[in-house]
Amino acid sequence: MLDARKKAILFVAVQEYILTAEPVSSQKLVEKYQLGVSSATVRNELASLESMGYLHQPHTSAGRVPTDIGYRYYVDGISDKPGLTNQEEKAILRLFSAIDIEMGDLLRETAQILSGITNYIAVALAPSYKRSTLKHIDLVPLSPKHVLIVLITDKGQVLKRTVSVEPFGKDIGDLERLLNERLQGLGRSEISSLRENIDLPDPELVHPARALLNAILDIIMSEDKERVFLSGTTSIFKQPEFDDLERVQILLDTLEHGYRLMQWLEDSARTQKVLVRIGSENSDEDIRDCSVVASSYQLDDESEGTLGIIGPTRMNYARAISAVGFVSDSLSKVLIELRH
Amino acid sequence: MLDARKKAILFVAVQEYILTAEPVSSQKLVEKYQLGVSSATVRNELASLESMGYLHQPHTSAGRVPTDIGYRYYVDGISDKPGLTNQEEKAILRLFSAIDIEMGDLLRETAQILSGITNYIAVALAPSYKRSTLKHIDLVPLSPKHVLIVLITDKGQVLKRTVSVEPFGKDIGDLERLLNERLQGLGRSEISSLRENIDLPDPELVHPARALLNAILDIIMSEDKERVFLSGTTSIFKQPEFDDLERVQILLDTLEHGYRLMQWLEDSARTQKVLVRIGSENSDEDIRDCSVVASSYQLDDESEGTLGIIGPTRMNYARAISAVGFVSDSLSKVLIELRH
DNA sequence: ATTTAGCACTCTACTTGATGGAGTGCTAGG
DNA sequence: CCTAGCACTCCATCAAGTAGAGTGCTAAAT
Repeated sequence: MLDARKKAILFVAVQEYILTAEPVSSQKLVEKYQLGVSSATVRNELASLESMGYLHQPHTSAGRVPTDIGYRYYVDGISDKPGLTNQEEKAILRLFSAIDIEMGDLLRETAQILSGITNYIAVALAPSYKRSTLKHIDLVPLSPKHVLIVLITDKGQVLKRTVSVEPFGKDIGDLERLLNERLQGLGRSEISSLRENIDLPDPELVHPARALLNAILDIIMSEDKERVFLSGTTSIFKQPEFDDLERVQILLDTLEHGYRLMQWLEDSARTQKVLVRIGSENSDEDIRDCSVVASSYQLDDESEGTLGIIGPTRMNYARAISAVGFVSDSLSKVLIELRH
Repeated sequence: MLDARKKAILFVAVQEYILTAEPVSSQKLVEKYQLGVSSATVRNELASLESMGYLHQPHTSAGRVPTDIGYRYYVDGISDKPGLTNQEEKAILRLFSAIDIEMGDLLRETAQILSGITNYIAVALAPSYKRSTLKHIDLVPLSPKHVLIVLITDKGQVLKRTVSVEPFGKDIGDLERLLNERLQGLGRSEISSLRENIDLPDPELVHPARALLNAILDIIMSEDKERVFLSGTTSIFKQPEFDDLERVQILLDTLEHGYRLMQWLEDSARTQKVLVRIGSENSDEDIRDCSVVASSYQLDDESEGTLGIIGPTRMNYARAISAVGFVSDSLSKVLIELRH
């Protein structure tokens, strides 16, 4: 592989570029970091590193810029370095302690925290709720014809929707009690199978009960759409590489749709603690010049979600990795505490 | 005032500038619009309009650009012009019919619709909830130590928060029933005054009841913060006048805080159907080069909210006014239908 | 009295060419 | 194997020049 000096030079070169966003020259390196050799030697090494594919030269008389491979080497070498100060970690914890713990709000704010400390775009994905079960149903009449359905699941989500129903004689409280009795603890598929053959004591309730059951099922099924929480899409412009408006526009449009994003992250974060994908390592065209740092968090024993950030390949990886890891851990802790 | 020809020329000049975002020349006007006079005549008129303050010339050999006064004159003249096609209106209605009618979601999506059709930043403000009353309280135990409180108000909002409580012997259902009994139909101030001197049948309930009551009050009081819904902050970059990143950054930062925004809009929209504030007509420094189009919508007999858009002074006013008006009406209709 | 053709004038945006400097690669000597 | 030195390359910047867009004004036309 690389000898010690090449490695050291590559490291400081990447570090310097991450700091300044300017191609780094041999001179700058020797005067800023104590390399113990002259700029000429560094030049030779840089040329060598370039031929190995770690660096790239925009033009003949310019400094060097890391390639994706160069970043990769750098990232693999710094995975243990602390990127956050103690104070920052404390501040994050403080933020977490102030959040409400309802699932949606929690993730929304988590994404905000993450984008706030990194200045990159942050994403939080709720776990797949396919296996969650109904904990409580609430029917609130808003008008003679409208009922607000509030569903609470064992994972702590609150799902709600207003539906219009035909007025019926009985008290809606009866229906609420009945539905709670029958549906509590059931998952998607079970509710689905109940839909047609629910037996009711009172024939007058059959019609409205069925209507509500359909609505409830619909709420549970459609709720996968609300799994993506984005934040920091406006602060991303602080990064110099995103001065090209059109490029950013494309990126943001892609993100807003969110579908692919879920894949980018979910495929990734399963395996390792914090996963880093640099530039062309991403399978998706639209983020070939971005890096993704992702991690999964634990919701409970059986299910996990994903969160991460998206930024330029010239990213402060040490900080980004620490931030994602720490936020992910903190989130897991909050969630675990909630269920104990 | 202005004679017929000046008026016509000013109108097409503004129109052309809105379309192209380029200073308009006398030639362009005569060849594009049938003015029936030569470019020289138009030039004279333009010079005259400039001296009256309706137009402005960036430099001697450039075309003309409308001033805020020019825009104002234009806007006052087109207030009846239809800015949306029938198809677009139908599309909007379709979108509305698909939205869930819970207040928060409704406003979030309304803002999205508005920014989607105008490509400007859209804002929706929920009505002040100061006078809303509690309709229903839901206590859902998530763990032995955590309770999810869900509040539903007569205006159809769903407020929720998780709180930790000391475990206590009694069934939480009792407490829920009790709180519902005592608090239903009460407003902020009444609940507040109940806080200390609530009398309970069971002394064992006093402690947890008081804790929950405090939490409930806190939820109701803090919920003013959640009144601002922003959308379209990323699509604003499609407008050529926002190519200056720094300026946009400032604008967005201001908007994210949202406080002032509420004033900008709320002061405005009370009086007229759709209110337009152009550039320097805005009292706030930070949006001196933006225009605001706002309207209020009806929640019920006693309260109303506000929605609107913020864009460059070079705005498609006809379209913007129509869009804001139509969306506002649609929203009011949905809300009224909900309560009948 | 108003409109218009014609023209000189102004200002900008763009191109071109020249210059300085940053940074490299290479060579020869330590 | 390292390094001092130097020639070379390429970029960024600036000045000067040019083309063109658009105006304002004047004098003729209606």
